Amino acid sequence: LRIEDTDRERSTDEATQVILDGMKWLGLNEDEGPFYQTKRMDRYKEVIQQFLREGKAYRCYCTKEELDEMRAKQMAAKLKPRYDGTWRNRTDVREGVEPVIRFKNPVDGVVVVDDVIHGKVVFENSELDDLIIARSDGTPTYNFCVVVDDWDMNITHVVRGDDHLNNTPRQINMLMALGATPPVYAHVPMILGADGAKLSKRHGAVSVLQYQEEGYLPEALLNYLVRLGWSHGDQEVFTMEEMIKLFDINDVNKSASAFNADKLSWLNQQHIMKAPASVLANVLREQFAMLGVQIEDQQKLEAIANVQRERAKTLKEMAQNSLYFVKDFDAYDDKAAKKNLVAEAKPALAALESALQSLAEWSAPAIHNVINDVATQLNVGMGKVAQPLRVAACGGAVSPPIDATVAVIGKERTLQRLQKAQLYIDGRH
RNA sequence: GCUCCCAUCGUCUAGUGGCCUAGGACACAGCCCUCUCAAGGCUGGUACACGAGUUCGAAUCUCGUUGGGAGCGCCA
Repeated sequence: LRIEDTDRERSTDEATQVILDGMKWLGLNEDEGPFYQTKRMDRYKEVIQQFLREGKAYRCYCTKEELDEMRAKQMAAKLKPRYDGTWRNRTDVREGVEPVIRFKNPVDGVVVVDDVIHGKVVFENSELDDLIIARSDGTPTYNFCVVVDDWDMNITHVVRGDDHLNNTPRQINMLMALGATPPVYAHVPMILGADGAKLSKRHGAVSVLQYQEEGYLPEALLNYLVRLGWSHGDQEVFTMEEMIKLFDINDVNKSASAFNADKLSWLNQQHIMKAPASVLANVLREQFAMLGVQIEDQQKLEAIANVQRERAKTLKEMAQNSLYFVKDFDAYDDKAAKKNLVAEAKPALAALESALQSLAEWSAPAIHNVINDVATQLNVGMGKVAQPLRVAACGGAVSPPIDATVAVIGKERTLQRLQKAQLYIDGRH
C-alpha cells in the first residue's frame, strides 16, 4: 500500500486516514507498507540529481506567469498547450527565479503502451512535452515519484483508472531513462455517475466509509464494483472467496460504466440474506446506536437480524424498521390502527392475550399454534387475528411473520402491548 | 482546440462471422405464493448509435460519421 501524498496541501492526515480506514473496512489488506512518499524525499532528490548529471533533466527558469501566457497563446491558436522547451538546451541561469526541473522527453519516435485491457496504444513523442519533475521549492511531483517507486518497489502490475492512460507514455520514458523495465499496465474503465457524466461529489463520489454508515456490507460493495466491466457467466452474487478466485484482469472490458444505486441495494440485500447472524448483529448494534438506542444483547440482535434479513436493503433500514423490537413505540401508525384496532378485533386480542399468557414455551411455532387456535375458535380467517396482533405488537402494519416477530419481541412486552391495544380500542369507541 | 480512449435493453453485462426473430441481472408491470412486508417462482415490454464496405452470411471484421469520456498543471 502506497500513499501518494507529495502534495502537502491536499494530503492531510485526515485524508490519509480515510483511505486507510476504507481499505480496512473493505478487507483490502496490504501485504507491504503503507509506504508514504513524503518519507522518501531523499531518494527522489537523489534520482533527480542523477538525471541532471546525466543530462536527462534540466533546469527551467520560466515563471508560472510566463507558462500561463504561453498556454493561453497556444490555446488561442488552437494548438495543444505544451511547454515549448525554451530552457531545454540552455545552461545559463536566470537571477531572481527559482528554477523547476524538467525531464528531457525524447523528441521523436513513439512510445507504445502495451495495455492489458486496451491493447497496444501508440503515442508520438512529439505530442509529449518536458514535464516538471521537481517544483521550484525542490519537491518532486507525482508522475516522477511513482516512476521511482514502481522501480524501487519492483512493481509488476499497475492497475488504475484509464484517466491515467495519457500519463503512461511519459512514465515509460522516465522508466527507460532509469534503465528500468516498465511494469504491466492495465487501465480499467472509469465509473461514471448515474447520469453518465463524470462522477462527482453530487453523485455520491464519497468516501467508502459512507457506505458503511449507510449500512452496506463490504462484500456487497465489492461485489457491485467487481461486476462493473467484468462478468462471469450469468453470476451476479459473489462471495469474497469467489471474487478472488474468479476475477481475472484479462477479462475486464474497455467501456466506462454508470453507477447504479439500485443494483448496489439489491446486491446488499442478497449479501445480507447470506451473512452470518453474528456479523449482522454487530453492524445492527452500531446502527441502533446511531438511532439513539443502546442494545448489547447479542442473542436478541441476532434474532432480529434473522427475522429481518430478507426485508432490508441496508442494515440502516433494518435498524429503522426494527425499533419496536428494542423499545416501546409512542403511537400507532394511523392507517394501520384505523383498519385493525377496531371493536371487532377486540375479541381476538383478548383471546390472544389470555392464550399467550399461559403459553409455556415462548417460541415461534408455539405462538403460531396459538394464533391458529384463536382464529379457529372465533371462526375467522388467519388475517383477522394476525393483523390486529401485528399492529398491537409492532405499532404498524408491516413486520416479519407475526409468530416470529412476537417471539423476538418477548412475552412480557407482547402482553403489555396487547393490553394497551385493547385500551386503545375502548378509548375510541 | 489538440492527443488518446470508448460505443449491445434506462443501467450492469453475455456475445469474438452462422447456435441471435440477441441471453442473464437490476429497475418497471402483471400473476402465483401469502397473516402484512419481503424473499422466492412465473410472465411481459425495452437494445446491437448511424452510414458505407468485406463476406454466401455481421452485434461480431474495416473505414467514416455521430455521441460520450479522459488528458493537455510548479494536482494526484
